[in-house]
Amino acid sequence: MAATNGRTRASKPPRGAPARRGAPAPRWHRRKEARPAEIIAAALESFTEHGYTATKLEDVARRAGVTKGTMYLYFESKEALFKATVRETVVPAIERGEQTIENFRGNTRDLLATFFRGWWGAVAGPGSRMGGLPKLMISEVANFPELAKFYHREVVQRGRRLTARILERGIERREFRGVDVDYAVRVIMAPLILGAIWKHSMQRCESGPLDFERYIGTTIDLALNGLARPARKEGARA
Amino acid sequence: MAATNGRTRASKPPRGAPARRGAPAPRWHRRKEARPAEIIAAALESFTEHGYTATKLEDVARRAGVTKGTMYLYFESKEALFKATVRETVVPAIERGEQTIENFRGNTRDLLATFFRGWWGAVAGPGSRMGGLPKLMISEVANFPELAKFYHREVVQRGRRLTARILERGIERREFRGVDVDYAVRVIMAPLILGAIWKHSMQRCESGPLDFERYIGTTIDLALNGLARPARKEGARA
Amino acid sequence: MAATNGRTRASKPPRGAPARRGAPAPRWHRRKEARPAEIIAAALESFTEHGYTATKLEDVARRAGVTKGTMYLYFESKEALFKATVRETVVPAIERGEQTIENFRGNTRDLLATFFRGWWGAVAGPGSRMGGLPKLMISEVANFPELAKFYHREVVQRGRRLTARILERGIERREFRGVDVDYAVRVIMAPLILGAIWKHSMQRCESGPLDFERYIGTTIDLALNGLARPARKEGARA
Amino acid sequence: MAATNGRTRASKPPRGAPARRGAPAPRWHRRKEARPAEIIAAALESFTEHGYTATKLEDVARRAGVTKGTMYLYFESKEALFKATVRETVVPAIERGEQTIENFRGNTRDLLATFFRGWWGAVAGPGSRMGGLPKLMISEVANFPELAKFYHREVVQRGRRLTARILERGIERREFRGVDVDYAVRVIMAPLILGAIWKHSMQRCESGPLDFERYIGTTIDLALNGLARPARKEGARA
DNA sequence: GATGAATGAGCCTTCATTCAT
DNA sequence: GATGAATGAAGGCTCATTCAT
Repeated sequence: MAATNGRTRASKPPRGAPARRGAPAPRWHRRKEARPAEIIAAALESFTEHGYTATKLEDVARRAGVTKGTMYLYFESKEALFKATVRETVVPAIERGEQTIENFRGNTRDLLATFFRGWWGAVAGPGSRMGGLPKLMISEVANFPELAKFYHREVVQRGRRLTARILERGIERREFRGVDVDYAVRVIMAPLILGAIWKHSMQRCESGPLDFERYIGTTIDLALNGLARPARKEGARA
Repeated sequence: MAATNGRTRASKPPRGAPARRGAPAPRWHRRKEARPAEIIAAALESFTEHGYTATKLEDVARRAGVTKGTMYLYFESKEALFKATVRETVVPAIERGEQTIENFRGNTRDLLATFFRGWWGAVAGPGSRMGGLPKLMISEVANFPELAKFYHREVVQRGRRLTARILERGIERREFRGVDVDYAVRVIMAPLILGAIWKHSMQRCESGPLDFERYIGTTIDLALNGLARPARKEGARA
Repeated sequence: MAATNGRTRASKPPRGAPARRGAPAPRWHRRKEARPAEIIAAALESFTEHGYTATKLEDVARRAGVTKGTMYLYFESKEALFKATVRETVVPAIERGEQTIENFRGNTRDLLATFFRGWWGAVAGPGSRMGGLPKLMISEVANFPELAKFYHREVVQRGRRLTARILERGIERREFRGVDVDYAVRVIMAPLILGAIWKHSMQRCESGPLDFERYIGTTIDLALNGLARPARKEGARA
Repeated sequence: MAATNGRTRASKPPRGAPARRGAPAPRWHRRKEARPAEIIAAALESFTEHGYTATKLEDVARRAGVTKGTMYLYFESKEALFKATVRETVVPAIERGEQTIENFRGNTRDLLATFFRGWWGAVAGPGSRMGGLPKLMISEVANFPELAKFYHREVVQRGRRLTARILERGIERREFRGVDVDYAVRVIMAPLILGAIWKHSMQRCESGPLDFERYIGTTIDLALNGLARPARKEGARA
């Protein structure tokens, strides 16, 4: 009870080594501007690594270099932080993605290759901000239906539409053979998406690191060959 | 999870009313042996749907038609249940998988198609026991490193080896062109694996259901074309 | 993280003196029936003493002889417990209260005295269940508006109506002089209510205990005299 | 969103723009002295409304037009603020109270009426500073025993002594009949005290506002009649 | 003097686990 | 074997308090 418990408080042990001369290393700094981004970065890592429920706010805080309480200055709740993490990470990524293609000149094979490499770089490249998202979303759809819907609309569908446009362009220009575009899109993108997921999960069980160049190279190679028109002489191939 | 859980509660078993007197009620006896499997089935669903941490033992119990306490008669802990769930689900699947190929006669294109269809049926087919595993494992690698290692060794690597053998067979027999087998295996299998993952996650955000036949058909079509040897006359594309 | 944290659990210290021979005093008993009432009794004390916010659920639990977790088997939340405490305590009291008067025969002075004594006994008597309520409600109206409304309707207004009926009876029968009944009711009941409040608050600052008999005696004496009709001869002070 | 929250902020003081050069801006200087009183006024409202524990310092600060940090320039802690609030509010009230009576000339009935009206005005009148105190103290006695003792000594006992003196004067002068003064004091004052408490609590559940004049009128009427000497002719009813 | 970002102890609540029945 | 009441450690969140600016 307030008035009753002498509130010992014990004058806080000076904890950090006072050490050196004079400068006692301030316990914290004011970083109002930078905080949210730092916290989101830390949160993305933790959520990706452990999943939503298994992530402890205190761990995120530690990673971000703050304490539990500080988190609540910037995010209303764990759930709010989660949603912000997804949205903030996704939005810039989408925008970058769509510009790659807009005004591409050249043949469609090169366009596809360029697009895939661009995407792969964004998702699996070093320092990629958003690489962990696909894994994260896949793990938490059931728990965050609305957020999942948002992700599906803003990322999945937009990604598919882009790829579909490329396939259609290739088919129109007779660079690619005719295929079931809707499903081909899913199939052709699968290695990219699974690659990103893998990097943030099973990859750690692999004996060696993944050779990103070889992976994207093989992906493009197989895709382009898979879409290539049959040689004239062959005729058949029914 | 969050504010979402509908808790369907599934019409509480009529507990009392044990069928007249004297009736031998044989179903009761069979239970003792069936229990572990029933619990594991329930657990697989829950774990797949919500993830490890967000799964409540009591919910699993309810789904399995038992009470919390009973779970501990069969599994030492939540963690033990999780591991058993993964192992029990995976092992039979692997074994079935490997036999498909052993003594296949015929051309490699058909072998690949058969293998893929078999796998797809096992993973995404109706009533598939193990479909949720890939998603589950991917979500929990960081939390269960040893289990992940087990899964990687017993499922991932074995799957890759099988597929690699098929590619090699095709290349040797000059049905397929030469490719970077190690990576081609990853790329070619990606649609299958991601498909299974998707079915248990993002799929619920899609407007319509996935057409399984179209999906596997397109996958095989693109894979076979991707691996096909270039037509002689073409020469180009070196 | 689940699989990672060795879960030390430290084999639980045997805490309670194992003492005597053999019987290790079970750590808890099944009391499903009795629990809610026990908890509510403990809660009423704590809430009355410290107020809602300052009451720690763990303290209530200790008083009730259970642990924190157990509280949640019976009450959904602290707030739910609070509301249940008020309602459960109030309802029986109301019912008892109203029967006192229904079929009273005799003069109204005696009726008033009987009613007041009955009430006072219920509220301030030894072993009174509900004595703390008035203080509690008064302290928490602002924080629990709906509950307050309930209390006002079920206790305050009903109490006033009863008393009003007595005054009216007395006036009709010319035992009491004419007064502003609505307000006289409030005034005449004040010593009873404040007495109950006092008993659970300021009383502890008083040097000696309150003489309940003297208090209720004086209250009735002053009320009856206050309501008495002026003697005829006096004329004055009409 | 945490970082987003409405924060009404009450027209942010124009901090910069210090009124031309040279302009003396006297309002700013007056503040320093006024602050403690402003804070105490705000605190009294909050404490009265929500109770000690449920009162958030930040809310008090906002009400007082300052920020959290500033509170600590004037009060050592929440507890210190609470105690100051009670003491500062109470002391002037007491002093005013006692002077009313000192040199009253006239009959005791009028004295009592005057005293009651004075008190009631101070406690329940419009703009009354101290009206919320009784409720507040009653709610927090258990949590602040020493403060309660102070209040009991300085307010309760002094109030009783004043009233007792009036009763004794009336009895001596044969204006009042003989009564158990110690307890009559408690009973006769109850409507005043409970009225003040009520105004700051249950009153908000009432359908209409309290008619202060009617309430104090009825209180005085009943008190005076309760204390009135029986008419001579009656004889009986000793 | 004033501010408000940052802190961390404390409390409510959940849920894996135990164990008397 | 089965049950479910009871437990208690752990984690989300709040808010009194501090202190660099």
